[in-house]
Amino acid sequence: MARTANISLSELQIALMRVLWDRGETSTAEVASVLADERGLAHTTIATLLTRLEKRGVVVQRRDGRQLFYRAAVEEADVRRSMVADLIGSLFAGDANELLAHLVEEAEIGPGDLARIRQRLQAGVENEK
Amino acid sequence: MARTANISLSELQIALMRVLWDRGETSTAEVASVLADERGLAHTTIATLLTRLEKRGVVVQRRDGRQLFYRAAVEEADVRRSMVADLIGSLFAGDANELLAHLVEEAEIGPGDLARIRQRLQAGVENEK
DNA sequence: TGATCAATACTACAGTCGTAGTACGACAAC
DNA sequence: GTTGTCGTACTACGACTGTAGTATTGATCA
Repeated sequence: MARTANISLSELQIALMRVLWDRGETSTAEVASVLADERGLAHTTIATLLTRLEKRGVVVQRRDGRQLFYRAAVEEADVRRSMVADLIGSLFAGDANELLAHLVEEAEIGPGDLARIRQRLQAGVENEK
Repeated sequence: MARTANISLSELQIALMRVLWDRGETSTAEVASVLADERGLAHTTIATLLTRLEKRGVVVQRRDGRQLFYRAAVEEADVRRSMVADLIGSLFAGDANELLAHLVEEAEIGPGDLARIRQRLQAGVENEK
């Protein structure tokens, strides 16, 4: 059983994590400069967010001199799994098909997309045999 | 353009709303009794949650004597739209197909499900013509 | 007509989040 | 050596959430 449950992150926290996911280990300064560009946040704000995430175990920190470097301790796939599952659980009666139906009804997904994904799926099934 | 944006609710808040979505206008007492059964919350807790949601405009209240009745001011579909869009935006690069791929990869969705939904989709497209 | 019950309103409190200022320590430049 | 500068640590603060107790007020029963 995966013990990696319950990772729910806010939009901003995900943006933070994305920097780490994309770049691997990254210094506070670098994360801060990316986020400062993207959303005009102060350097100290990012530092605060990172230490909070570290306390929560979502990232790990490494010290080098007086600089801190952070690395993601959870993978994006884990967060996706957890958050999608939460959403399906609370808003789609626990049934992923209802989410799929929603996507289709909201025209977020068209016929071509479905065909494509079905082929991919079939290929996967073949591989597993 | 739909002005019904930005409706993000917590799991508990959704559970509250579900009672209202299922039953239509409902007294505080009734909502409370459902939630008390489901999760052992105090009556006053539910009352607090409902007044907060009312202040936020997510539900509307009507007074009858000294009792309050609540009715959902947003539909479940609106909340789904908003929350799914948020999730796709922050965690799936804004691309619904990535969410679909995730669902398939995590085996939440099988080949049969896709076929079914595709047929439904095709029927819908016919209707629109 | 006074006691009790029920329902809401008000208040509280700890935890998290977004946001950032201030303080302090180390290193660089003069 | 004294002075910036850079980087982190600590502190703060308002908003929101989950949680619920207490106070108030209107209705009802004996």
